[in-house]
Amino acid sequence: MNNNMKTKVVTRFAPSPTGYMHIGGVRTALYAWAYARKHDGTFILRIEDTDKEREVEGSIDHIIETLKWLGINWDEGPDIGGPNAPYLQSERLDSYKKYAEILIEKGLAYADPYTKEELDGFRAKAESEKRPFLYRDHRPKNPPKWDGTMPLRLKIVDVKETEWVDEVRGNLKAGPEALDDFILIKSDGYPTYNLSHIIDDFEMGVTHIMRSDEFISSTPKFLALYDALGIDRPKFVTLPPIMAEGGKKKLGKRDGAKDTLEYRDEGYLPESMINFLAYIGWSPEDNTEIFSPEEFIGIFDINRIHRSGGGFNIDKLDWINKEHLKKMSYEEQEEFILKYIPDSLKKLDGFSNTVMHNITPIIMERVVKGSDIKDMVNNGELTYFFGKPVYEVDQLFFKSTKIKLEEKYVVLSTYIEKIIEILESINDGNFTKEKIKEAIWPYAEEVGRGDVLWPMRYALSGLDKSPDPFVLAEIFGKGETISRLNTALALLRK
RNA sequence: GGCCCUAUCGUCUAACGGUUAGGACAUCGGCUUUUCAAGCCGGUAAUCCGGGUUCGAUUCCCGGUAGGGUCACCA
Repeated sequence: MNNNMKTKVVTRFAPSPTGYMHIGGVRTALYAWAYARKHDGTFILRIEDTDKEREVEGSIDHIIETLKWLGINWDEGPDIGGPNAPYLQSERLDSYKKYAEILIEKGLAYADPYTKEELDGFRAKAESEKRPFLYRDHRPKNPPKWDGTMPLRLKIVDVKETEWVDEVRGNLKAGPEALDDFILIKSDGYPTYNLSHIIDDFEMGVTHIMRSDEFISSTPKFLALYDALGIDRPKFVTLPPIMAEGGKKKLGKRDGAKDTLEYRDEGYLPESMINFLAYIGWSPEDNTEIFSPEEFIGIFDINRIHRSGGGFNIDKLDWINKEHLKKMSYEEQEEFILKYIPDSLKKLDGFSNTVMHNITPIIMERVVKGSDIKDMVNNGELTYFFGKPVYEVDQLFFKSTKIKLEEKYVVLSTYIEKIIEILESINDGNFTKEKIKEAIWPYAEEVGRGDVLWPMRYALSGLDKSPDPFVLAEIFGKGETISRLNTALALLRK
């Protein structure tokens, strides 16, 4: 059954296919994955599809896509199989039934004869009396033989306070109210989570269960089932909750938690997401802020998982993403940018790999995520690199203070003529931003920096904000730079 | 309401009884400066409250308060 060596770590991520994955689920998967990887263990992806009502078509693929994007890989799972297949709970019903029969034989499980209405009545009564609802208060004296059409419940024989050890929270306890005759198998024949996850974890040899803290309350029930089945319990690793941004509520789909893939679509890097999520609920010993997934595996430690919850903060994610973008190689950065440049831009005559190469640093210093590049494209902040800018003549005077209105065209023409003259005097081989600045600067100082640099900026970019005009001039080269200045000049003379 | 968990700057966090309570993000100010960014330097800012234990509590204990979770034929 389970021949794993005791020292071999086995963890799992076991989502239910009820839609997309929000970052809370990702964080759980991340810790389980990192722990297995760190200890050369096994990481299993298991799908808990025992609620056919809530199941959402396509969820499994979506979950797999999300994990793959993040680089969280598994050793056993529904798509790749493995020694403990199948990995869909809906295909493991025989297994659950087998253990259910054992419990019935032991006298530890019985059929629940009540209708839903009767149960609701009990529940409403308990609530109105401000007591917790406990099924065992209504335990039938002579339950019918279980025929599979009624729910099967575990019989709690020893109602007592429960104590256990959690790898993160330490010693935990719960009062007897936490123990109740919960449902093992539903009337539709599918097991509840309570039964199925315990059987699966046992059969798959799972050594550490990572899950968030909403399960603390039901742990006494799980423990009662482990005992009833006579199987060893794994280690429990309770993760702190992730709170929704700005609020104090636990992050959840109901409150609009985003699909993790939306972050991909907005242009965040998977390693940024991992870095960011790792830091909500855990921190490294030396307070390193930026780390790669591989580095995370190296420094991850269950002992440093927090007890208290943390909130989602988009500013921090932006910063982390920026840091990861900076760490990429030049080639990777170009590739990253190219993904967000639309075809319409790539078709322009001036588009070339050389230009892309040259403007990469300009783009990268202005961007924290991929969608910022899209915004730059939409704002026209990149178009002029690949095609001629479109001018509005009055824009050339932007922020020009010294020139008198009635003579502005004449004066500006003089400035631009002079700029062209200076640029002409620079050798082709020396047409660098440093040399250009060196050549133009004295003149700019003489007549006023703004009055020289603004028209130059505008002539080159067609925009009132752009990178340094000297940088632009170098990128365009001497010929194109002078050509653009001449175009602006012709406009002024009209 | 019962039971359970949690509690350090606005946010993410560090400090395994002794620190001027540290870092990061955000924010504010300055530098740079030809715009937008980027960059650099600096500032503001926290131990929830009350008891106890101790020579000494952010740290340990108790109580309160606040927040979270749970009390499903959901996981």
